[in-house]
This record gives sequence, structure tokens and C-alpha cells, in this order.
Amino acid sequence: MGDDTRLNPRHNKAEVFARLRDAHAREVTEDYVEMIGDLIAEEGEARSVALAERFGVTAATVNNTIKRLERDGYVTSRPYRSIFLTEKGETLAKKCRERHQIVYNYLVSIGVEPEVAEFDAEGIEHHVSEETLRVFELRLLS
Amino acid sequence: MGDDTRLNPRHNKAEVFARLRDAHAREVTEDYVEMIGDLIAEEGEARSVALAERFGVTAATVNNTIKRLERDGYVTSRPYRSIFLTEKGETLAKKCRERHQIVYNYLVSIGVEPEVAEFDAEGIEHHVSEETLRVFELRLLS
DNA sequence: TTTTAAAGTTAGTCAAGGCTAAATTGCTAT
DNA sequence: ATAGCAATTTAGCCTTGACTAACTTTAAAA
Repeated sequence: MGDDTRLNPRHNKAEVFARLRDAHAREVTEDYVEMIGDLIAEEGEARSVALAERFGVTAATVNNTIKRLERDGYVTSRPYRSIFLTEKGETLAKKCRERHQIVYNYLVSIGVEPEVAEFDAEGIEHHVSEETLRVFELRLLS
Repeated sequence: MGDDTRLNPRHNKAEVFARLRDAHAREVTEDYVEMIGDLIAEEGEARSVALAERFGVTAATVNNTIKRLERDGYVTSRPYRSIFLTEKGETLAKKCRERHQIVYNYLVSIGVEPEVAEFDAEGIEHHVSEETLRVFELRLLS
């Protein structure tokens, strides 16, 4: 007795917050692979300086993050050269781009100003489950 | 010439990401004041052990966070005693609770499973602008 | 009243994600 | 060919948010 958790399942939030912390850890990775993909598509290559400018951080910060991404197998890079996505990075970038687009389109479709939708989508996209994403898609089509 | 940013305003994402980083910094604070408010409402007081259990972190982590919240004026606490919200903390907690409820209700209203909505709302609530929140409310009423 | 378990605190460690300052490399124009 | 600037890297620092292990305080049971 006295196990509040079992008596009142409403309090079993620990798992939710654990998954939330995981999502957090992935956010920067996702933003980077997405942006690297955009840069390659738009400008032919992804340079540190462009990433720094677009994220509004210093070159040193970009460097650290790229090292981590490389360590985790999302990108390859050689000193003083531009950055490339691995298969793994490409796959993640594609998924993120799609997710972002669905969230953005959905927000606009319900009446959110495009500029606001762009900002909100950037934050929301990392926290939308596959299930909710499907609902967004479904409602977008109808 | 050559100022990509001015030529192509689509690339002016730095501000978006800066605001995103700010939102991040506030997330834990918001989750804590919200949870502390819940605990006081449900159990009469907010103890570290309950926070640790609900967030799924150790007591030491709770301790650190509470110190920061106290430093920032959201809570008061005395050693080995329970935690109280300040006016500032209470105000933030109320705002967060409302926001959470709107996001949750909206997700459920468009067909997301309650359990999934609960999880997604927890992540999304910190990234929804006032504007988008108003759209959610409006669509909830109609 | 004393013992003991639960709760809370402290100290020390780690990774992520920021920063500045300084060193190095690469490229381009003279 | 090289000087100089832009880009990149390195080093060192900070905060947040997590952990474990060890210690202290509180409160309840024996």
C-alpha cells in the first residue's frame, strides 16, 4: 500500500518526461542535418560559416556540433573543407524536412500567420509523435 | 553585394533559432512550477521526493533545479522543508497550466488519442506562440 | 528514548551547447 | 609569389541538467 503511482496512474508522468529529455537531446542534431541538407540543395555545399550565420551562433559552436554529428555518424567532414551528410544523416534530414513541412502546412491551414507558423513549427516539429503527424496530414487533405 | 541574407530573406533563420534556444532555457522552469502547483493542489505540499518521482530524475537533480528556481525568484524553500511558489512562480504556473490544457484539448479535439495527446502536449506547450494558442482556442469553441 | 529508514543535501563528475580569444589554414588579388 | 583576409580550428571557460556516492536531518517505530 501507499504506492501512489499504482493507485493513481495519472501521476505516472516520469516516462513522459524521460521521452521529452530524449527528444531534447535530438533537437540540435535534427536542426543541423536539416540545415546541412538545405545548404547542399541551395548552395551546392554546406560550409561552417553558413551554418553559423543561419543558426546565429559562433563558428566555434558549429565546429563542436559538427564533431559530435560526425562522432554519431550523421556527417563526414575534413579539416577546412565543407560538410557532407552520410546515408544516416540524409535519411534523418529527409524525415525532418517532411515533418517540418507537415507541421508548417497544418498550422497555416488552420489560420496561423505564415511567419508565426514558421517559428512555431521549428519548435513543435521535434515534439510531434508520428500519430499526431498522421492526424495533421489527414486533416490537411480534407 | 554578396549579402545572401539581404538578397534572400528566407535565410534569415537566426532569430527563429535564437528564440528557440530561449524557449529551451525556460522549459524546465515551466515544467517545475507547473508540477509544484499540481502537487500543492493535489497533496497539500510539494516535496522534493515527489518531484523526483514524477519527473523520473534523482533527488540531487531536483535539488539543483530548485536552487536555480529559487535564485530566479519562482519558489521559496528552506532546508529539509517543502517547496512553495512565489507570486511570480504562481503566475507562471497558471499560465503554463492553461496553455497545456488548451494544447491537450485541441489535440484530442482533432482526433489524437488522449494518451498520445498528453505526451505531445508536454513537448509542444513550450513552443506554441500566443497567436497559435488563440487559433487553437478558437477552433476548440467552434 | 533511541534506532532506523526515508528525505534531503552536498560534493564531484559528465555531456551538451553556448561563448571569446587566439592560432592556423586556404584562397585570392595584387 | 606572397600578403592579407576570410574561414576554420583549438583552447579554455561557463551554465544547464543529468548522474552517483556519501553525508545529514527529520520523523516514526520499537
